[in-house]
Amino acid sequence: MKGQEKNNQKDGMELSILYAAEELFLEKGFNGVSTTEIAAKVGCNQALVHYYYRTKANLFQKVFENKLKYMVSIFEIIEDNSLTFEERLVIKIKSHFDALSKEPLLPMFVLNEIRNNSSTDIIRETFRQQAPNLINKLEEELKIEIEAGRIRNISAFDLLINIISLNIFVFLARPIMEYVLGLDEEMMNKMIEHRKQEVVNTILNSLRP
Amino acid sequence: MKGQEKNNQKDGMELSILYAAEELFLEKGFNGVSTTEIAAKVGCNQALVHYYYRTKANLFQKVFENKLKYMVSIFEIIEDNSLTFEERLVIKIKSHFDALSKEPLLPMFVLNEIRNNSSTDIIRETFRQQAPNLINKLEEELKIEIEAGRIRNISAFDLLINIISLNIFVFLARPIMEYVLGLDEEMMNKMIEHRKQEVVNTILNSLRP
DNA sequence: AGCGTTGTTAATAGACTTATTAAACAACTC
DNA sequence: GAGTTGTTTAATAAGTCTATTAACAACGCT
Repeated sequence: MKGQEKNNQKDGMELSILYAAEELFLEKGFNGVSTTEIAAKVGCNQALVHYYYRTKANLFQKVFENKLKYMVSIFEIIEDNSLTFEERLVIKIKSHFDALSKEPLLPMFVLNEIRNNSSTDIIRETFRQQAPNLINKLEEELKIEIEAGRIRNISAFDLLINIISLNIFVFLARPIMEYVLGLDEEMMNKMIEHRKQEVVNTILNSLRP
Repeated sequence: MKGQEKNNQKDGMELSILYAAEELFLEKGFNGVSTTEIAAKVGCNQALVHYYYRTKANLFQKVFENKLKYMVSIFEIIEDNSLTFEERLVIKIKSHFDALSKEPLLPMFVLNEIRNNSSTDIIRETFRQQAPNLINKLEEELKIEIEAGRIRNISAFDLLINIISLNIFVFLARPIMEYVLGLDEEMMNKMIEHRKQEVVNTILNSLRP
């Protein structure tokens, strides 16, 4: 029992550090956070961070990998073939948007750390595992719709970029908007909900033949 | 004459430092750059950076202010009333896109430094000086078009966000795309040119009633 | 009870940062 | 050519950061 408690504390500590690191890295990026700060957040000694993860870069990599996987996994959606293409598309757009809402700092985090050249291998692999599959599937769907004259001619790549662009931006620009427009939390949430619908409208409209 | 030469060298050095700082900050952000690195890039002693700009934060602020102003100024476009709304809109979209092409690191830089809470006052002021004017003008134009039934109902705010979202994203995601798609410079430029047209198509299509 | 294992801490080495200071230097004035 | 002024450098203080090490604590096992 006590052993278990101890063990829980142990695992708890290792994970506590990871979670604290996650939060801080998401907020301020790799360079903006020190292992000392992580330790302080957890409430443990700074050496402990290194005891479990050896290096800061190592710890960061674990966080980054998780977040990147999540970001990519957002697009893996169960296809329901009883729905029309448009209906499926709306679901995709909305669920992508909702996933971002749950982790609003994620886009900035990933984009920024990519700029910093950190761990480009992970990035490349992760995307290469997912991107082609995603694009090909969408391409097939699009082909049918285009040939049937239900939507205009557009590549899966462009459509995907359009959706991601429109969905991500609100979360990237959120801090600016808060400052500039002086929105409180409630207003901000309303605005975000509004944007979700606007993205759907914009995409659907833009696809008409 | 010699005095002038001396003065030029002086200004030259002061400006050289500013330009070097500009490049480095754009590339790596505030935390990613040291005054030592800036000095190394200029080829001068590190103390000289402090001689001219006292603190790193001070130097950064000068850079940031310039860049922010540029980013906002992008939208100030001469209106040609002999053109239709659609023609004017296309010009706006394209010139915004082209301006970003000239400084592809700018969006990431600004968004990231805003995340870091650095100099939020400058940001707020700069945007507050420009944003309302921009929005109001566009709102008026839109009203006419909407009432005439030439475009669907949309707010100036949403349209602006849509355009900015679509235009900015390629530059934010450029590093990823280079890695993942393995594009060389020429292919990348072609892709970017293609995206410019695609953004125009998407926006115009999305505005149809 | 004592030994080994694991978790945790304090202390610290070593590298790097920002910022300051004092001295060297260059260019020019009178 | 002595002095003035502004520029540049070397040296360094003071601090922070990462990572390591050695000591200590708590427990499990035999």
